[in-house]
Amino acid sequence: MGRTALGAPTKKRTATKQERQLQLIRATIRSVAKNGLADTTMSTVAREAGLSQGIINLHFQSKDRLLVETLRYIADEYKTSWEKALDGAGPSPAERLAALVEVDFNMPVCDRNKLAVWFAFWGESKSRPTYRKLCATRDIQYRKELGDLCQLLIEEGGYQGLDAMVLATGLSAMAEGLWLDLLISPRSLTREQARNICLAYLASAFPRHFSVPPLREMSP
Amino acid sequence: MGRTALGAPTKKRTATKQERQLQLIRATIRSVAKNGLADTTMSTVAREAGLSQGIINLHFQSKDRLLVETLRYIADEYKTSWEKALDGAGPSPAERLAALVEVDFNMPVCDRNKLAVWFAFWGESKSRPTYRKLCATRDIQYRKELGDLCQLLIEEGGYQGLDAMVLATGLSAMAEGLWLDLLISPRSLTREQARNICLAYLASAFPRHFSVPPLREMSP
DNA sequence: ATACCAAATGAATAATTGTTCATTCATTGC
DNA sequence: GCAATGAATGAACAATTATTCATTTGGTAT
Repeated sequence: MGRTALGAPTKKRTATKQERQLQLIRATIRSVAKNGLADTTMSTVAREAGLSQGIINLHFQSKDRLLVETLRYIADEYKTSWEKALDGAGPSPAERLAALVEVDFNMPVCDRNKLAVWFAFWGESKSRPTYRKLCATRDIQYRKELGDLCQLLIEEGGYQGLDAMVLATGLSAMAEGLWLDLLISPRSLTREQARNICLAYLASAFPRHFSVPPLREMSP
Repeated sequence: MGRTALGAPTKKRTATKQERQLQLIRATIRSVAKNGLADTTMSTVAREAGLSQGIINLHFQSKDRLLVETLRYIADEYKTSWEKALDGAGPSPAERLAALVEVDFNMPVCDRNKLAVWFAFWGESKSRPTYRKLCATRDIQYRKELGDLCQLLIEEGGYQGLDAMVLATGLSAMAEGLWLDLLISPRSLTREQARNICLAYLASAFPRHFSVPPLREMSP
């Protein structure tokens, strides 16, 4: 019924609702990256998915819902990614912080198409409460996790004069700002360099727990 | 000729081209902030400006040009603001760095409507080379200035193991990320707090030149 | 094979959009 | 005052858009 015995997605002409919806969301991400949100139409998404005109209304009822579900998909993937990274990381706050930074600058999160989608929705978020809530929730949850880890590290390391929430807010902001550089100047910054800039920040705040990362030449 | 003796803009029904264009650009900023870029139409802008339908094509030929000129206006204002701040700042690199940070979190730059416009254009920049070039140029010029000042400070203060360009890229990224927080969670972060987070970053990198700023309670 | 049903299609529709341009209006020089 | 100039208008137009739905297609159960 649309799936093989092993659960791999089939390539049948008629797929399950879940498969089609995912296919359409992926097509939306590509279309927003390629055409911009303003020029993303039902046509461009359907064409990108290799399907017909009416397919989106069939699965998402409206364009609005498609866009909201696309944002929700990226936000969910982000959260799942760092939760999984924490599961796989060691127990020390420093290791866990480094693991979170790693997520921000690796696939599948740090995909240039997805970065374009994030910025597109951020740009609309002031006028669309639904977008803003989804974006703010992601931010708050992630910063809460960063803040808790920073707090543990401050206590564990006996650091003086550091505020966990200030560091967490700064780190998460830095990561988002570096995403912008990766988006608009991809040739002047690699994902590894971006990650190292965040690690250098952690090294300056927690010198006894992080060492200055290898700083390869930054391009001019 | 369209201006009083004191140079204040007149409210005549027919204004000079320059005045009308500025009026329309300001209306565009409000419309993008209020409706989003995707829902900003010739109608919404004209209505926001209190003028008629055809007025934009009269002054900007096309919608595309209006949007590009709006981006250019904001980018120019940004550059002018920090150049002026440098003119008014003391000679020491530390003072000059602090002055640049100040610009990012004060009017007229750190206006929530303008932040929404920045993010809207960033979101479209992957698909529109014109936008991307304007955005990248602003970023590069600003970061160059930050980098030069960091370099001076590193030499002057004898700091070891610091890379000027890494610090500059991190600082400018952090400022942009904090703009996002101010845009989507304005109630959880004030402009002063955002500025202090940047100053705390500078204090951790340059402890002999910056002191930890007063960290008022961060809201939960 | 056959019949059935859900999935997918794509032409048609109604609404919206950017742009044009003939007309109206206000200001300025004579 | 009176043309003359050009700025501003807003109705009209062509193009594009999201959405609908009658029809076709493909897979499944009988």
